[in-house]
Amino acid sequence: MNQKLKSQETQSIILESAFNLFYEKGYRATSIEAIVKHSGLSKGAFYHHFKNKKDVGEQTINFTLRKKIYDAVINPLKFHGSKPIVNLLIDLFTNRITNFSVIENKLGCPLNNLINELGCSEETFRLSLRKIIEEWKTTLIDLLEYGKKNGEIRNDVDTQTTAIYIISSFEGARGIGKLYNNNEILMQYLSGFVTYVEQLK
Amino acid sequence: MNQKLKSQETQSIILESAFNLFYEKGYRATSIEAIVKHSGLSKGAFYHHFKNKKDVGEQTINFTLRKKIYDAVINPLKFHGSKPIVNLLIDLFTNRITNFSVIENKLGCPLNNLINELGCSEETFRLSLRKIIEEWKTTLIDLLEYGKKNGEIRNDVDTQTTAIYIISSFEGARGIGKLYNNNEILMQYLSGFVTYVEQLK
DNA sequence: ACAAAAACATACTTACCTGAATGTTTTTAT
DNA sequence: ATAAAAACATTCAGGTAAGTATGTTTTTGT
Repeated sequence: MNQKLKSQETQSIILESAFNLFYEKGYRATSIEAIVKHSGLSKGAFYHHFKNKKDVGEQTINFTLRKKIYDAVINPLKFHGSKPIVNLLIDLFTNRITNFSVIENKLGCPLNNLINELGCSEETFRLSLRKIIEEWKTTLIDLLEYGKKNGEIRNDVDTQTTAIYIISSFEGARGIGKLYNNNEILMQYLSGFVTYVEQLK
Repeated sequence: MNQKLKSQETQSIILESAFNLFYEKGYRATSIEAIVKHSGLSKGAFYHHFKNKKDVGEQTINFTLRKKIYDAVINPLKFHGSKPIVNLLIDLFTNRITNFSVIENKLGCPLNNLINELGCSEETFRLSLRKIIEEWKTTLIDLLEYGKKNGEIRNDVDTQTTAIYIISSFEGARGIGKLYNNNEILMQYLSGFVTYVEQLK
């Protein structure tokens, strides 16, 4: 097998393992030992491809996590068709909230988890995570501005504060939702969200 | 000095130290060693008053944290005077958001932090934290119901989903706010919050 | 075919943390 | 005053985790 390809493949395996373990247990509670075991590799392999734990943490955020957030809540808002944007928002959020597995309910949002665990300690983590939030925020603002020009959104709506309010409530709900064994909180959040965006029209 | 009083005093010192360290570093990243050093006590003293780390964690949540949340956002909504309740909410949240210190901005909300760190792992922590959220939620619902009866709140407002949406967005914002060195995000959140509760009227 | 380099594996060092064991001081009850 | 109990202190064992050292296997270029 091509060496470069194999190297990239191994790195991907490690990053995916690391992401899953960080998601399940948190960054600090995950040991390198656990990552290499989960990857089916050895410590030597790990330290060949990554400098240290912080390195794998950064790359997990900048690649694995970032891609997942893009796929889930950024790209669907970027390349939107002719659907009215309020409906687009409601459909996207409804789909996400109602399709979370029991485990995803319990574990919350990987982005929010890392923000809360690492947002106030490691500077590099903070900046990487902030970048993802900024990209999400910008996408939402663009969408809302588009809606205003299109006449779908009231003209007095402040797109910046609305974007932040949408993101905050979503991430907050996924945090609170962890405390429950069922999705009742997330459904209540969703209901509140729908009411909120409906009145942007 | 009275023995019982001294015992209680020592426990309070340990709980306060533990709370501050859990708030600054998180539960797992805080060692017993750090707690006893911060308290100016010894390990023996610690293990005389507490069974283990989990024990001090539970008591920190059930007493120290719970009291702080009550003082900050529950009691002010429980014993309200004649002030219109929408104004009461706006004033309370404005006061909290604008009065956070730089450190509080950076560290986020202690309740939200613990929820995100421990909400999906330890069962007893989960239930203790959930209880606080439930108490906050119930207080908000009572207030909103009172407002509906009083004619201050629209009759078609669902108080349950509104309460969850208020709590979620607040906690979410305090999480996202950690990523920034200033309070710009929190101010944007506040602006969004004011718009949101204004339209409950 | 073979030397060099990349990929991977194993064993070890160092550091830290929990919790227990054991010892000392202070308070209380009689 | 004194014995018992509570409060507090010190030390250590057992365990875990990060990162390193050193070795082996696989791939690549010539």
